[in-house]
Amino acid sequence: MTRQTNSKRSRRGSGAITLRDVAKLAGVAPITASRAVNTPEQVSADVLKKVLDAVQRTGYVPNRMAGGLASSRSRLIAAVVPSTVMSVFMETIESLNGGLFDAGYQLMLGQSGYSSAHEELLLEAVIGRRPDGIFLTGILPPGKSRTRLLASGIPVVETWDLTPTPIDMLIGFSHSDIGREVANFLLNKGRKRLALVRADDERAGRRATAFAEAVSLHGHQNVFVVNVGDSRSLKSGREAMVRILHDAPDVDAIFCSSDLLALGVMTEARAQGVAVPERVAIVGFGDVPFLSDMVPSLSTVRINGADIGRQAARFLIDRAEGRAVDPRVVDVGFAIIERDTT
Amino acid sequence: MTRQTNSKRSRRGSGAITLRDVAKLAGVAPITASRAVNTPEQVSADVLKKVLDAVQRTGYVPNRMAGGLASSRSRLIAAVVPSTVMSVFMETIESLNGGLFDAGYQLMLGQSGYSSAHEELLLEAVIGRRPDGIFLTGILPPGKSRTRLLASGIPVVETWDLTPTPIDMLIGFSHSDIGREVANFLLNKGRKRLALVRADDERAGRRATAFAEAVSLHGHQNVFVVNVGDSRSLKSGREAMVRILHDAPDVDAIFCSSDLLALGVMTEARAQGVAVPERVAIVGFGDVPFLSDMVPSLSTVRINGADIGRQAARFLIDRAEGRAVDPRVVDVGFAIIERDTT
DNA sequence: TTGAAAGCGCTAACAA
DNA sequence: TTGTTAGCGCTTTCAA
Repeated sequence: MTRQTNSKRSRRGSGAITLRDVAKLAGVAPITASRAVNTPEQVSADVLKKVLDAVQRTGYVPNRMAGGLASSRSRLIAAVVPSTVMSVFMETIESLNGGLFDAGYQLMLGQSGYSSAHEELLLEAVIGRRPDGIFLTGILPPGKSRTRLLASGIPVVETWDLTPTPIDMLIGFSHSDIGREVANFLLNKGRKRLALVRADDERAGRRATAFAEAVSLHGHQNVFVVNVGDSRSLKSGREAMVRILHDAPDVDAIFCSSDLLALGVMTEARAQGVAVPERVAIVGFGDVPFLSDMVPSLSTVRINGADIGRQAARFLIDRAEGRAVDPRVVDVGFAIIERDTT
Repeated sequence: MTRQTNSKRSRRGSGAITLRDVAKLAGVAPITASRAVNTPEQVSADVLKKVLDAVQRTGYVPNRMAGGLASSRSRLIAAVVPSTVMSVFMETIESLNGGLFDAGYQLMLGQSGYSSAHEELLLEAVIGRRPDGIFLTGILPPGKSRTRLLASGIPVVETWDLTPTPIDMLIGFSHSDIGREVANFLLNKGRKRLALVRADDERAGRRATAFAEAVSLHGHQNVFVVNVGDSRSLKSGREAMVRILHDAPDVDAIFCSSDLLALGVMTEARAQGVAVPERVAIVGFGDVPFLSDMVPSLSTVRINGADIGRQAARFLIDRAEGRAVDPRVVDVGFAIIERDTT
């Protein structure tokens, strides 16, 4: 390989191989080299060969920042998740990322879930990259961030929830429906005294409300609620179960706002010799894969997270490439998976 | 707000507010507006106020693609992980991302772990973005990808392993040491017949080899090995335990290549009435948070993933800002956490 | 099918 | 402290 020391080169630039270098080597104009690389069908076989050859020889990798700037298309999609560790959302992110990659897009990952000041900064940072689309976990409440997003004109898909007022596109399911149906499911099994273990999270709150409503509609005693705050750990589940056993020992069914909390409840039940499901039935939320193989296996609410990611990728890519998306709202539903704990 | 219909504007561009617009509104030159936004200390109080005011009024968000192109600094860090779902690496990614965000950098996430052809494509896509640094999970074996990375000149930090030949920076620990020390730990507890349940993964392989060596060094019977292949699920752990109980019923200690596999082994043990730790001791790997609160709680090898992420962020940022990193190799070590299962 | 010119939105370099 | 100029590396637009 010949090393070209272009003495005219200024101190700017990264020094990497550019399309110019490739074009020069191939003996064509830069724009022709660009076409050969991006839209080979627009170029003669001869030119194509020469350019591809030059690409090989130089190890040229197109600079997507430059391309994005020139074309106003970054081929970047931003995803915002509240957390990544042990999170039900990662299944969605994984399938989203897969779909994007196959179509030549890349994923930027931002973590919200701290303060709202942080969220604003995050969104500003995201918009600064001029992504071709934004994936949001949850729906964005009215506020500065929402206004900014709207103003940016970037396609947005909100997920994991439903709302009559989406920013743009929406792929989710009804948390109220889940709360109601889980309550009915438990009541139909003859359970009389229901409890709820929930994290301090707005969506869990809506499931809880609908759950309580369904119970009172059946004329049953009030739901015993344990709010574990921000801590979604297994330990919180155990502590919640201690409270239930102490304060409401007649409880015979518990709906938890996450599978991990449910596992904690199960763990404490076993530790205290409380039979599951005989004395207490337990239902989780999220369908973390491995809980189906525990003994007893956990009944839970399954959300098809991979499907959400797949559809979100399709929506975002369609919009990025100028195609309309219709309908822009999809309810992916949910399923109550009955296993041993009920 | 007045809408400016600039009739001279061509059909190019995104139509968004640019630094020019802000500068014009503030009555200064674009570069001055740039300084006010990026290096406010270089600008008079009066100018600063006018520019910031104009930014507020217009809702200007700097275009980082343009900035990155002009300055050859993308403020983007790419991270490559094999998988995101239920993965021990996410703790690292989360702390990496946190550290980067606070310093004004953003994270691009790529998933390897498919074919090596996929990995090459991924790396090419990553390099195309001209990130200021690349975070790799694991070490990159010699090959086309490694050569490319080296040629790109982008700072790289490899993690979760040690090697005498890192690409650039390295933050990890010794898998051989872990295998050896876990074996010694178990042997010192009086265990005689050791087994290993492992996924088909090169690092797990090195732990396994060292484990077996330590055992034979003590003159004990060969280690009974179950390779669960690519499936790291709880179910595989259960199946592995079925095999052990059937083929090597005298096994009294099992080292698993992940906590989830260990949980599967525990689950099957309980299902079959095998006392843990009385008849069989179990050690996991990774220290997934919730397993410390299970009954029995799992003994495991703890890796401080958050620390790896934090240090990686520091390394990468230092290099991105032109500071040297020395030493470039850090061994973060590990800890054997003894809990109920041993 | 190929190319010349212009510019995407920003910042480095130099000058005042 | 502020501004002018000239790019960064690519693609759009228009012309041949």
